[in-house]
Amino acid sequence: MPELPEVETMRRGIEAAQGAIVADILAGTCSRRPISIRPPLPALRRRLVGKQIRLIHRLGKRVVLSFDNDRHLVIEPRMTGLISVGELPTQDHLRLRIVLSSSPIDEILFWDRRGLGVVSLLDEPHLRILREQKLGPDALAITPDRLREQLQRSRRPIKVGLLDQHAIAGIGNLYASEILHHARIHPGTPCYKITRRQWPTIHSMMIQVLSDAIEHEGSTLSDGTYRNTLNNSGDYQNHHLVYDRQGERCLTCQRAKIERIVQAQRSTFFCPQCQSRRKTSSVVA
DNA sequence: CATATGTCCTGAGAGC
DNA sequence: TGCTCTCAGGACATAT
Repeated sequence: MPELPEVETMRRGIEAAQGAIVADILAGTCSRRPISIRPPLPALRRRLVGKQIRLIHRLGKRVVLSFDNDRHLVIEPRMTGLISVGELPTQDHLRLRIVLSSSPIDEILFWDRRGLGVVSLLDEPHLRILREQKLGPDALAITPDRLREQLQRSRRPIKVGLLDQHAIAGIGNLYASEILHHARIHPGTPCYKITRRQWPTIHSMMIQVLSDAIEHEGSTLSDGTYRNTLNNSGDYQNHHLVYDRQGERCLTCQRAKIERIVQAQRSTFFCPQCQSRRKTSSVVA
């Protein structure tokens, strides 16, 4: 679930640890099969204990801690992973502890209920490959023209295209539906049929939705899994216009009911009236 | 090359 | 009430 806004909220929650020294790295208390840690814990500890965190940044849906030995710890929450500085949703499922010194934050915790998350230490060339080859431009940094160039030749539906991290990094299932509703574009529209006028609309709605969601510290869905680093819920779920609202009245047109369809094995939500296939898009005021 | 599908995982909720 | 079943979707491996 964590997408760009949730991951950015996690990053901001540990940003104050820039400059800190790693005192130790410990396994969590979770008794289940550990999450994927590369290299395994003893080697990770040898490489990072005593090193300084120079920069805490974000690559798409990943948080990256960059150290003074040119190594980069990439934290991928995937479905249910969380970065915390203390309180946890439950005591179970704590997967990794990074103990710090010379820092206002005592430790950075990685908690992951389903254990699909991945933590990996990359050297400079591998980080470069991740940034420049595996991931497209960040959704908050991409230009409108580049967004169009990345997707305009694809035959896939626009909703599926927006989820392709090779094309554009950071958008996940929830925000793809919200962005297309704000842009008033039907999620099933093939990318190559999106018009010249529609691409800048998608771009500006994308920036608006993601920025608003960051201000609200992300979306905590009904399962309550997502939390910020202080174990507080996000607030953007209260601003969703379509996600998980199937059968409910559209908040934009006040008339049609929100529909749910499945695209690429994932739920998509949209308003059949506001996001009609036929109508040329016009921006929600 | 582009696109589609299967897989990993846990726990909430549905249905009986 | 308690059991079984389905589903949620991140990224990647494999298939077409």
